[in-house]
Amino acid sequence: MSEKSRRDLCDTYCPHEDKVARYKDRVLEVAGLSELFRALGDETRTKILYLLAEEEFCVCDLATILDMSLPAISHHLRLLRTMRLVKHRREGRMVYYSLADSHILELIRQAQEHFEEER
Amino acid sequence: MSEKSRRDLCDTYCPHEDKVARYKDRVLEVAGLSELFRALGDETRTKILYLLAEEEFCVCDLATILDMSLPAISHHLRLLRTMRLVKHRREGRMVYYSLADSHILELIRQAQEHFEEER
DNA sequence: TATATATTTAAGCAAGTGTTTAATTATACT
DNA sequence: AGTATAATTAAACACTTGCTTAAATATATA
Repeated sequence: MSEKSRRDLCDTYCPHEDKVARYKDRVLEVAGLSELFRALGDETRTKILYLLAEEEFCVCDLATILDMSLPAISHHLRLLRTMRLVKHRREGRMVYYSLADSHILELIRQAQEHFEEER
Repeated sequence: MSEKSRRDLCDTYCPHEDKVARYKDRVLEVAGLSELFRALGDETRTKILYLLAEEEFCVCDLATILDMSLPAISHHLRLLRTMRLVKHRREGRMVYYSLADSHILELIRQAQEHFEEER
């Protein structure tokens, strides 16, 4: 957006120029965080991570538990792998996945807390 | 997916039937959580929540800080409102938004921690 | 080496998401 | 009342996402 049109948004009182200037840089701190949340923003992936927090599973187990096709699960696992949220080890024909670290489980727990207070 | 095709996924070793049966119900616990994460899974919304965690802002302030149009911001605020993540109060022509509760800020903090350890 | 199986990859498609522009609503001021 | 302004809503569009089917890899076994 241009400087011009931005100023046009609110002519009189708003924007509270001091505030605005102060915070323009601050927001950069959270840039990129949403990528992590987006990974969790799919029910299948949340479930996968939740499961992997308990123990390791092969792709086929996950597909069966979540009632989805192998390619679909594999697709999600690839995304989670790219984001380094899960790790995998091969054992013969099968590939076992597990959580890369426990931060994610903490995120899920936190979200659950929020949810429980909603009611 | 049908029972048939599901069984076809892995014929021999997999699925580990006991595991699978045990976890099929467990995953229901996180159903719905992804909705919350999806709300955070957009950079604009994460930024909005991050800002509102500091102090209240009118729609126009947010639009200016985030360099976006009013309708775009309003659109995101509506979603956050529907999810009860933010609350608002009217003061004259302006509407001021603030965080509905602090759980969300905790989520953001947690995510930031995860991010910092990545490097 | 040939066949079977667990997983991954690729291509195509339907559905969802975020933005824009234009029109509408709500409040304030003259 | 009439005009101006902050915010919301609606419609349209481009873009992304997640699934499906089909083909390709990788490992194990006969």
